[in-house]
Amino acid sequence: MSEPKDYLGHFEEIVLLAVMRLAENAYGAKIRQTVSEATERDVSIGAVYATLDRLERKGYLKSWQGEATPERGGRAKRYFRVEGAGVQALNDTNGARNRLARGLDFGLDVA
Amino acid sequence: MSEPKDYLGHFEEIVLLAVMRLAENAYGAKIRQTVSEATERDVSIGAVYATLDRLERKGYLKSWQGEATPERGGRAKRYFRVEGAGVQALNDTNGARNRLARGLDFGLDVA
DNA sequence: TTTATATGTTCTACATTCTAGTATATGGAA
DNA sequence: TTCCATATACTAGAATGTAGAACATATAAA
Repeated sequence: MSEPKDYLGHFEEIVLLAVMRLAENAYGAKIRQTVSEATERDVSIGAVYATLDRLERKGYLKSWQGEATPERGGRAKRYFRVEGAGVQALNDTNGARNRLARGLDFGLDVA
Repeated sequence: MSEPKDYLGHFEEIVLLAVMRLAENAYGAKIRQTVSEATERDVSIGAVYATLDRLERKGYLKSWQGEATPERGGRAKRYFRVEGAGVQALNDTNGARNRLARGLDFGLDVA
């Protein structure tokens, strides 16, 4: 019953959370923007897609083709959704961290 | 006023937390054990030292020579302590994650 | 009916981090 | 003086992080 858990890298975790948060609206460009805001950093679009692709390959999320933006047109969007295994990985990653951080007082905002 | 923040890798974060938690007793072998328990995984000692060295190079922690184990002897320990910059990095890393996870309901244990 | 432009994705390459494994050092005990 | 337990240092390859340029395409404008 105890497979060695699978942990996410830092950026993988951030991207996966962004996809979750964006829900119905999770596609590359938007994900990039969300990640950029949360990290307060410029994040290249290539970095985001490379990570999305890896996460999909691992079965943590799934993607499918959508439509282009109605008004302005342009290339069609590729939407993403987090799969159960992704939620699991998110929880495992968080679990290990929490076991260590629990009770530690260094101003960690947990809110 | 806003330097681009510096984020920790997954394992770096884990190791840094372990050093904090171990306080006066933070040296390689013990850190490895603590990390191994928290992650429920076999962690090689080489992985731990490589990460400790990197963290020290970045100024996130500091190390100094201690004594050998009184009873059994053996090589002297190298103790580690987290520096202010390390706490800062821990908080920044956590901050970005929290901005994304806040309000998201997927069973994340925050306790 | 071309051309421009905004929107969005794919590809490629390199840097950094992760990780295991092996070698090395050293103090006390036999 | 050899052995053993305790610990750290080194090396190399795999995985992850990251940027940038190239490519694709639907509408609007000329």
